[in-house]
Amino acid sequence: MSDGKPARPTMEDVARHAGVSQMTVSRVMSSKGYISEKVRDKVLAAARDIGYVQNRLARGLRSEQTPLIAVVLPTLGNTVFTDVLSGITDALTQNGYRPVFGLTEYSETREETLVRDLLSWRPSGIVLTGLEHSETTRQAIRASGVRVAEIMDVDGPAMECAFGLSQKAAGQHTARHLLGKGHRRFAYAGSQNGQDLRAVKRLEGFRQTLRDAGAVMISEDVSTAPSSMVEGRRLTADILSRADQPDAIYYASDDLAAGGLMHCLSNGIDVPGTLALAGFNGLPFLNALPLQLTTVETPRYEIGLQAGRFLVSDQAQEALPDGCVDLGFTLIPGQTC
Amino acid sequence: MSDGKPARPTMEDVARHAGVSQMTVSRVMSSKGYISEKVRDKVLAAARDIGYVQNRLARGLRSEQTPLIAVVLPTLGNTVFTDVLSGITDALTQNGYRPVFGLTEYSETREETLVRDLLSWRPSGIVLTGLEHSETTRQAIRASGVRVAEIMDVDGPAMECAFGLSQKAAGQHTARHLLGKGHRRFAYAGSQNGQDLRAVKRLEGFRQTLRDAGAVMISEDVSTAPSSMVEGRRLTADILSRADQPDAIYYASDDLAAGGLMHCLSNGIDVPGTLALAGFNGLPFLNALPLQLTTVETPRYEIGLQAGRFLVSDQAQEALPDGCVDLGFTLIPGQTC
DNA sequence: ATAGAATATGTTTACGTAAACATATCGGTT
DNA sequence: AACCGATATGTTTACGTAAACATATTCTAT
Repeated sequence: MSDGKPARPTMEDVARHAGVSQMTVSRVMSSKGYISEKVRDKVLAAARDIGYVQNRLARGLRSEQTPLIAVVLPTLGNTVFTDVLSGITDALTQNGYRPVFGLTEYSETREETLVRDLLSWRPSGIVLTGLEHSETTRQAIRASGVRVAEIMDVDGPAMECAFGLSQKAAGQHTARHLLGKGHRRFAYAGSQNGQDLRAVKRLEGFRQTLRDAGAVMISEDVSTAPSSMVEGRRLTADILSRADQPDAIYYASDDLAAGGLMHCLSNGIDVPGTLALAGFNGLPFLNALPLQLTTVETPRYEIGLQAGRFLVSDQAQEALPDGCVDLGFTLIPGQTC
Repeated sequence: MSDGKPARPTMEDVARHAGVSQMTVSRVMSSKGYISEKVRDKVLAAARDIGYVQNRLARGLRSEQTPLIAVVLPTLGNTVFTDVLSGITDALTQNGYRPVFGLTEYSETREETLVRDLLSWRPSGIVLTGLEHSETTRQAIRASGVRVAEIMDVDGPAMECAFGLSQKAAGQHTARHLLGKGHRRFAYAGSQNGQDLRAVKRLEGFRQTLRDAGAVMISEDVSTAPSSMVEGRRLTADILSRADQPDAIYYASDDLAAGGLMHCLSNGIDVPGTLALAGFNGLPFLNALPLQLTTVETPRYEIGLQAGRFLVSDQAQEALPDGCVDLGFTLIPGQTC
């Protein structure tokens, strides 16, 4: 009665119990090929009896494919990405796939390592954030033959298919809105030390529209810390402490903008009279603020959902010429500009 | 020059290139056994040259272990769980492990299916949310021999080791605080139709303390919708529309509480004069509210981190007698009670 | 009745790796 | 000089599954 190892039952064990061959068990388990009702029931009963759990490693090894999708995100510390991950997960789960993921913390080197590592699981697809990737990363993915979905950004060529929104257009749109409200002297506040390339693209769009309209960007402050309200508050205080005062601040994210708004409320600064504020993302917590913040709402969950569906479907998505699916954005006017 | 399939290179290919045996390549790749500098370099160079990527499926199948940890969470729609997941991911990544996860949406049946499915990947550990699991789930896990970490709750016996906080104590603590402020007529507002068992335990602790103090719980409203500010606002309006008015509302979560606060502010209800409010979790967005909400802060990231570390370490955690590691909570007094 | 498909099962083999078990070479001790 | 352990590599085999290739056994149409 020694055991040491419980020795998990295999198809062979199930087969013996059910009085059939291992291959028949395999057919029942994967619902492939012809199986009679009687045998199917017998096999399933036997499997249940002895507590059989299939071995995906063996299955994947032999069949050369896995119901696994690799997901590469910068961080989970930002609602944006957990929303996207939520969408991806839902899409995958509905199709019997599972996400395996890793975080880059906005580092290209880590992305390389991570992609390589994730590919060792022989996933059938991979989700990457953004359109910018090192040649090493691209090569590894190309060589592996997995399907790729890039998310969040559609301003550029996709490896295969991208799902997101035009970050540049979002920046332009916000700028036009602020200009339309009569603002002329702008400041920008960002975080993450400019490693968030989507934020950089929004800023570029914003700048361009200002330039075209002859308005000025007084200052651009980018902290090294991750995006947070506290950071937004600090940045705002900083910006307003200088001689040259803006009449509007464009923030890289809603967190920062909300922090800015807090600073203004605490210091009796009239918003939007003296200072206008605009954020980005349309996070739900904005509804908890005393003033509705002007922001751009992004279809985060939808982006994840569609990217996930794309990877698990067999037919290619109908996309824009450059392989991008633009899911758009919505400017929420708000009361802060 | 036909290809069809790129045929990913194997250790055999690397071996041929480097002029060694496949086993030597295996030793280099897994850093096991003796390998001379010279051969190691040669093998690594060959691997790089031909773009070798190890096959984790084969490796896992043969070695009967994988650097995979299954993670079962109710949802990603709640910051609580994304924070925990963040901690888990960090702990795993630092040790060369990867999370594979699935969501239960608070359904016990889905948990069963999910656990079964995740175990088919032969992970070396699994993270479960809460201490309540069906016998089927327990049995499947026991039979698989994987290590288990249960998170969020320590009010009960753990399968192996639990990391979290006493939800009951948190409820009691909040009740005592409210009672201490002179409140006597309470209402409770929850969501998720009571499927969040941690919230139920908090409520039980809360009720018990009220009972002991001779205070009354006027009403308990639990909506079926997931927790959100909008829902909290609706629930609050509902509660206050009745004849019997409470002087304090205990919410199952900060989202709900924040919604309640919004309702009060919009309707000129004096907080905490007329009505006191208390939430749970200590979410960062509370700092964006005009009034600091009274809440209980939970060490979510830390819980994930420790649970993850526990699963990837080889020695057992030193824990409380019942296998629980209580990471505590902090009551944030705030201005709403 | 009988060919020919559709249905239902079995046998053999390979997926890529590492464990188990050799074997060979070296440096140091006696 | 003979021996031993540490170092370094090779050979064989098995992990659990499904693809490829049989082989029965039914149906169905003529």
